[in-house]
Amino acid sequence: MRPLFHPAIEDIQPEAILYALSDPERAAIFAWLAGAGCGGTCSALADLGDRTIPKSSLSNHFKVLRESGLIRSERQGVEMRNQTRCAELDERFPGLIKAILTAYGQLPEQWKVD
Amino acid sequence: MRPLFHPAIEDIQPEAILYALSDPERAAIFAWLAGAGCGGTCSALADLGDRTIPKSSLSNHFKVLRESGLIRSERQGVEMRNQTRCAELDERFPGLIKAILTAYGQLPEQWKVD
DNA sequence: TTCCGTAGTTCAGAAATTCGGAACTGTTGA
DNA sequence: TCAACAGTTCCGAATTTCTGAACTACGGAA
Repeated sequence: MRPLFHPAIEDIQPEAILYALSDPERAAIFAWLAGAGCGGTCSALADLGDRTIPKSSLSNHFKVLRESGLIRSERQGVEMRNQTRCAELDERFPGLIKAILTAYGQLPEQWKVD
Repeated sequence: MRPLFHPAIEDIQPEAILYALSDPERAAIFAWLAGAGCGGTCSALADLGDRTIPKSSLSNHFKVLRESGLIRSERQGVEMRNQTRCAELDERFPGLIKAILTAYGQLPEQWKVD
């Protein structure tokens, strides 16, 4: 398995973010991670919503999220812990992530401080 | 030519917006329309940036923007006038459009009132 | 009217992308 | 050493995107 690629914060492209989150399934995964706080794993998502997502698709979703700069993934023993890069992202693209999650109606509770 | 479809404001889906604007060329067209104020035409864009965009591609870009709910197109004589639906959109998805244009570094001057 | 030019749309096939099952890799625990 | 589990990679099928060419729509000139 090749090492995981994470773009530097300054290399993150807005089009990559929008593309990654233009898939509702990916957006839901991201929102779930954003709400979960601690690193969510891939298999914890076997069935997000009502459908069972094949694990190759799931793996690919995480890859897209990771390579667009939305999440950071780190192997921890046998599983892969994923966490959002929200703080960095909000600095680089102010208000973007929050506006997107809000648009999807998936803004995590703890973000609603305003 | 079939009549142009425009979604009602309440039918606009966030994923469609993100998808439409995840193409930098389309995002640039949208930003240009947002800045232009009055209705921009298709052919005024023959070469946005450095590349000449084929008109069938351009037509398709406008279609995607229109059907996602980002713009409204109206035939005016021989040409097609396009304008953004920013006011409506900002009510439905607060801050979204502004955050996206800002992320692309394409926020029109007149929006920078804050 | 008819014809011409301009603006934009539709069509169709080639190219690129996405999806997901099957096989594989890496890690842990027995 | 082996089995089980988490996740990745591979690869072919299905879908989507791209764009040149043909087409439609409108307006103006004769």
